[in-house]
Amino acid sequence: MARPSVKAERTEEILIAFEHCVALYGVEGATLERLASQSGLQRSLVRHYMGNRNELIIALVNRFLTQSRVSFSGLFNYLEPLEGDQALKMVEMLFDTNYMNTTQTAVASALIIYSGSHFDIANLLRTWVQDIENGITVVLKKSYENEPNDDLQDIAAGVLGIYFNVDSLEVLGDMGEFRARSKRSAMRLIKTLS
Amino acid sequence: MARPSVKAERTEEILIAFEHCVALYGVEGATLERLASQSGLQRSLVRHYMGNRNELIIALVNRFLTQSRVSFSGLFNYLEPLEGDQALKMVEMLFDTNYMNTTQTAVASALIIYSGSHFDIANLLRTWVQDIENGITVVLKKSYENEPNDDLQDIAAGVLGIYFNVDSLEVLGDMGEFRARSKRSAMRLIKTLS
DNA sequence: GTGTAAATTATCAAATATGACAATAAACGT
DNA sequence: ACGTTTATTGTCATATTTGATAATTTACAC
Repeated sequence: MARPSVKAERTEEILIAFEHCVALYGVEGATLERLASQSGLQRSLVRHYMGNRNELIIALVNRFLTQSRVSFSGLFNYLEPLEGDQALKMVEMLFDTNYMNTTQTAVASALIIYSGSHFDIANLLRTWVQDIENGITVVLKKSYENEPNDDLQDIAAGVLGIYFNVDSLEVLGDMGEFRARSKRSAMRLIKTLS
Repeated sequence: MARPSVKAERTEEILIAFEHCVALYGVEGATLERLASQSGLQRSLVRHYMGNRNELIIALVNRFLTQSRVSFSGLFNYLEPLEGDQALKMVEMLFDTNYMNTTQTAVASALIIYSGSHFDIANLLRTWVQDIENGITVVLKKSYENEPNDDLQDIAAGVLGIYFNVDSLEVLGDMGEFRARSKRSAMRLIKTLS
């Protein structure tokens, strides 16, 4: 009936570009101008599709959360049918296959800082962390079902911490050694269960 | 000979206020206006004492690095003469006595993001991390001098990761449980040495 | 080709951020 | 009281950022 809509593609383009900006400059440093030049689209277009700056941020948060959840449940589903020690396999996946890419990780860090002045987002991220923690606990439970739940949860928090940390430090560059050490530490932590 | 200088005090005030701004809004979001209102000083005064925005940021980085180093070497020096397991005591200190305060931690996170577009700062922070990692390794070495160095370094990376992570997530609020679990995980990790 | 809905471009005003520097006020020694 | 140095305030121009909306162009159906 009329010109075909490219809303879906544009939305995607814009959000991807915005992710890059947020990753590089933080939420408050990701100006619409930078977004425009990053995406190659005019600022007016960004506004047309995404609304004002605040709506854009909300869209980014939702995108990040759903993407991350999809990504993690993908990991958990992949592990599900595996035989052998799923927990160790999980660590392999997390630390070796740069599971979250660098921009995703940087976005997470930027959003966490942003949470300091936006409590609604802080709540979203807190449950996001808890969900991942629970997911890890479930995986551990499968491999070590005789261990007390408290111990499994402790170790889940530890593995998650080691993993999050090394990923967020990745931007400093030259983190190969530290990543390897972090991985071995996570492994060692899990092996305290068997 | 003339009006007494308050440069030292003002500089301190300004940097403290700037820390708060950076912690809340990130480096790029910490505008001179916000700094002015946060510190109660006029923007002209900030410029008078600290120069332009870039010099201010450099001053903040230096302040953060020296403060953090002082703080950590203070910890290590405190542990030095102790009898008993210094490593476990160290974990106690790190996780219980909110060792770095929340703004310091948030500043660290903000600077790490900032590193993504400022490689000189990235280098500074990378050696900063390495120094802390090495410090932890030394403490571990004292308690477990028979263990191979590689294992000690691995565990140092793990403990550091767990600690950094929980501190940077503190801003999300309501992290008591997660902190406790993180601490127990760090403890458990160290106990794999004995 | 004409209508139509969507994409794209073009502008405008307002708010905010920064840099630079002039002008004034205050505290001290003499 | 006076000169000197520093603190403090005031002001201006400029650049950046954002919000809002009008004007134009494009692609499709008929």
